[in-house]
Amino acid sequence: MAKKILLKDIAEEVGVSIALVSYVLNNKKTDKINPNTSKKILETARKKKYVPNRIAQSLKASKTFTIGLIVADISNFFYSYIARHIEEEANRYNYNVLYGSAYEDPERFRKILQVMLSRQVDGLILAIPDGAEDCIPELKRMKLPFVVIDRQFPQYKNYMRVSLDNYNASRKVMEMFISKGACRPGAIGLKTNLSHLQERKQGFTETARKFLPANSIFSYEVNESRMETEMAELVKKAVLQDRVDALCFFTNKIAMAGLPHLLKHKIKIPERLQVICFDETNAYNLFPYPLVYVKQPLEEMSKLAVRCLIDENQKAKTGVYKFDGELISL
Amino acid sequence: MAKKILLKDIAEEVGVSIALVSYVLNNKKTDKINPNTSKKILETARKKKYVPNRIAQSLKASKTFTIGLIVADISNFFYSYIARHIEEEANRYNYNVLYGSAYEDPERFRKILQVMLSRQVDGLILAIPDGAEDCIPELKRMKLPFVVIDRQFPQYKNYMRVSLDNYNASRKVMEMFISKGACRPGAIGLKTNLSHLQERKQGFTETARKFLPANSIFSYEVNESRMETEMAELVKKAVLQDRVDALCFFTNKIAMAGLPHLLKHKIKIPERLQVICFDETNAYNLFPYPLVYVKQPLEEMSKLAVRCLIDENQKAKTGVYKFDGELISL
DNA sequence: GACAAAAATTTAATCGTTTAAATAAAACTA
DNA sequence: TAGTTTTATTTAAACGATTAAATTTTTGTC
Repeated sequence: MAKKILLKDIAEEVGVSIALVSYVLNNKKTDKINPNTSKKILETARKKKYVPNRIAQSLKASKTFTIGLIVADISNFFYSYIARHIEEEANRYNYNVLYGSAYEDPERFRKILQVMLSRQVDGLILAIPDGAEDCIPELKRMKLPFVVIDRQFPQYKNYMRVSLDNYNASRKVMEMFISKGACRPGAIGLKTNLSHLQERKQGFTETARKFLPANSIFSYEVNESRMETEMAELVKKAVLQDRVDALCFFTNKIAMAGLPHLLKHKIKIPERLQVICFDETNAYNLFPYPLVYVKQPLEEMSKLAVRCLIDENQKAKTGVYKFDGELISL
Repeated sequence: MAKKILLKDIAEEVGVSIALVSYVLNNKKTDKINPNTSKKILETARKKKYVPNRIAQSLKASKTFTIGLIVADISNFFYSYIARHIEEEANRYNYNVLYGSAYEDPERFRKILQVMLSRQVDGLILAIPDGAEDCIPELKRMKLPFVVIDRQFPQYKNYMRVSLDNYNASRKVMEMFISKGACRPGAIGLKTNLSHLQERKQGFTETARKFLPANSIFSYEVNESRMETEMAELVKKAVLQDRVDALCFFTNKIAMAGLPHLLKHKIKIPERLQVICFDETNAYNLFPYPLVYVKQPLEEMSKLAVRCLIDENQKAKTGVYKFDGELISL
């Protein structure tokens, strides 16, 4: 590293104190500074390409202008899209984003969280994995602002969260299935305790029960870690054995794993099988049959999450936001 | 924010100096510290959940253990996948990743770069947009370690870069087209000066010329910003008007925009049209026809980029790495 | 029990800023 | 021309850690 230009260097060159340089560059005390001195300082700073050391500033101010973002997996479209909008909104407030992927591993999550705390982030946006939810009371005790996205943990109250209204979204899914004549609807979810996925399942099943007998409603679950291998069997069971005539994939990852098998079995969509997927991705455009998907307003949700941390007006509010999913037909 | 625990707090509780607490917690001078004192300090630190302030450490050490990553767009699968592996590898060395998206805008890129410099990142991994390449000599002058990924700028020498061997990858694409009987091959690229895309075009065209007359080789270009709208026309022109019998999409984004139009026109693939796309994505699995794609070894490339910045052994080397693309048939 | 050596701990400077308070210089007042 | 204001600038402490050097305490030796 070449020597960096410090306030000291500018001060020496101009022949004034470091403090004065700082005042000028920060536009403080402007009324009491000799315009000539001011001009000289400004010029020298530009000439030497002075870049303030944010680390020193952060230490002094006890504020880093950094938001920590922990997602499950940044290479998952769902989270990378969120990350994009979080960064955009954060930038608007001159904040930056430090990010980490926990891969649904609570231990990893805790470790990343610890690192973010040690780096003095001003706030956190978290997709908490199953088993790491005890960070919620802990963070509250520390009074560090945080927002939980995507997920929620009903055992804890009074924490900020931004998520889809999952129950209602699933209800809409089922209602569309029914309205188009489904008699044996099914859904594929994840083996997990995460309540947002439980809610999707509940909304789906409970709505179905209003219209159909219990033995013609189907529900399947795959292991997050063995999705690729289990999916082949599961789709076969659902479509060929249980003969479901409507199938919902509860996450985009499940959809991406499941849809190819529908292709393989040459299932006619939507005549033989209606399909609805959660989450939006342009990958669906490569699928040769009409798909329906649940669009989450990710951009708004992401931006709101950032504002919950940064914006004083927003902060004041209660901080529990549920967004409506929208069914989009391709 | 609740009051944070500092070394001072531990020192006061145990009744020793701050320095001693620091020595103990950092395992320095271990041989000269009273084991009893040491134990007391360690216990108190744990009891009070002391978390060292990395900002203060960074200031003192002039080292932040942070890598800055600037990509075009984190929500583009190509970059989010890279980001994932960069983060993983960085974590292995106890580094964290500060990231930014420049959206191919040189101004935005410069601004983000400036912020990263002010945040004293220890190194940078950059996908530099067309028009911002003058950062290369500048960063070299500053002697801040940086690695350029994906792209390259032949007008500059002696900077670290990790990328695909684009010329060769395109050559392979064309050779496969030819070997399968293509007579009128075409490719869709981007209107850009970025040399890695120029190389893809060159490799493609120059290889084609060895086998075919110039008037049966086709090349198209879309505007990055108007891809969706232009693509409809372009595909129609290529496939229906120019009647190409082999089509290469030079980036995954172009492929994602172009493939749906092939579906729309019910083009028979590969009988009527062979298709090869750059980059890997599981979205291709939703496409009902056999696709071939150029797989870049993104994981290795990402990890190497990180090691170029961090690893002393790696650093010593020349720092120009070209990776081979691999044709994968789905 | 005096002195040296070894062990244990503390002092104080430092990293690069910010900023309240002190001071110096210039301008005004009577 | 001394005193007061106003303007301009500097001093010094602080942020929270690290660490070389200094100091104190303990132990060992003859």
